[in-house]
Amino acid sequence: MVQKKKEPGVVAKPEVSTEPKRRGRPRAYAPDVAIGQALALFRKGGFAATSLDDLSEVTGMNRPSLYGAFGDKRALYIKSYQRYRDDYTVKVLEIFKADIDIRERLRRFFDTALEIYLTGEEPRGCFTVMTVASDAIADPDIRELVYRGFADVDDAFGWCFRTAIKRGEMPDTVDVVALSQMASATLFSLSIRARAGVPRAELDVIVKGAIALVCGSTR
Amino acid sequence: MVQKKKEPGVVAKPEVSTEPKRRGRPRAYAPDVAIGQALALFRKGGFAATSLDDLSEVTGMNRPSLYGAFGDKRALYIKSYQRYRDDYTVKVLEIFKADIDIRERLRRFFDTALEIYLTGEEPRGCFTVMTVASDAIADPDIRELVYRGFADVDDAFGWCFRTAIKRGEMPDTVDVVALSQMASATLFSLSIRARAGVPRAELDVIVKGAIALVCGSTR
DNA sequence: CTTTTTTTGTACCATTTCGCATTAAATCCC
DNA sequence: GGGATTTAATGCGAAATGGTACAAAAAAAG
Repeated sequence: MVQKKKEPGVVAKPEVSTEPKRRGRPRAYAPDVAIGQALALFRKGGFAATSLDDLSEVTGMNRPSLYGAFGDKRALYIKSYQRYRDDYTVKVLEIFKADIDIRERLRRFFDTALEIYLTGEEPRGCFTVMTVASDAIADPDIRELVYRGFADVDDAFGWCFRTAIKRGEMPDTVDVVALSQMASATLFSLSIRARAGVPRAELDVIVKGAIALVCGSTR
Repeated sequence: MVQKKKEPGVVAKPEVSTEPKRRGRPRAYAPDVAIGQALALFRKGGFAATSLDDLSEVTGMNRPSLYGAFGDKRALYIKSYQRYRDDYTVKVLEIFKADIDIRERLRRFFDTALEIYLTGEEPRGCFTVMTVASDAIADPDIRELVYRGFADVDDAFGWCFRTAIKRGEMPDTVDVVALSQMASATLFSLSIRARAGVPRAELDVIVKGAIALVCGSTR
């Protein structure tokens, strides 16, 4: 979820401004908008249950245009997933800049995640979890992306706890890896329960309990 | 995952023994075996990505027979899911009979879960999670089953911790609900990471860390 | 204005999918 | 053996699906 040192390349580079005058017929769509709409649809039903017709309808692009712009369904799914991760990353990075203690940082982290998981008319959960839980995980490329997703989240939590130790909020005897794993597990739990329809109030209880357990065990 | 008092109705009642001499042409399949094969296939690809032809092939039944025996694809999915839960319940119930301390009980619980999640040539993860993460969760009946699944697991862990308190292994000041939620979250995490292909050794580390955190914080 | 380039939109194709109607087979009851 | 009953097997059909060919359209370049 966060890189070691360098600021990551946020979303796609904004080459939109003053486009270099393309040659042929102008596009009737904005690629990044279309990807966002495709992502929303994939997040609803997953890979297999989302048809190209559905995607064509929601993006307003007809199938040949979809194909020409993004490639086949699999390629579009991967692009959608990368978009999801980029959006997620941008939001989480905010939390790392703030000068706050571990409890507040975790609270904001989980809140941000819930905000994403509860997106849309109905809660969608985490797209990474959806991907793993589908047949898409059989694809090596997608599997690789998912692995990076796991590692980023674990690393992000690891950074949180190491920072807390440096700030003297936790003893340096705590098991950072174990704490990070528990925080990640909480994220999974929130994602799954959110998508299943568990009301926000219950999810907030889980967040509180997790923070208390993870931070409280250190004093 | 476990009922309050009564022994739950294990799998399907064994009405197989000395069947009451059916009238017409005998079945060429055993319904419970076919459900098991269907479950295995659904666990691989999920609802949408699993076709009736696939199910027909794996069960050895042709489509009309499948349809006549179990109803449409949705009905077959629900029956498969119930089978999954029944199998899970049977295994977990064993753990509750044993006279062991909380650490050992949790360890066996997680081990049993991993055994299920790692089923097959490739790890399959938890079928409940797969169901939630798919479009199947839009179905009210399926959603109801999933909710019961959540509640059963939470209750099972709750029973574990309350028993530990009674046995004097934990102070009665611990937040049983929060601990149960963390244990459930660990289960989700194991399910997702297992299906994504995380090797067993890493999963065992997560189990150890979770037990240490959940039990260790009480002393 | 003509050519070139790029995208759009219509139509099409091969395959898959779900479901069912119909016929053939196997067993029991009389 | 003859009829009744239940299941198996073949195959049809309508719809959906992923993907593509091809011509029309819209813009820049010459």
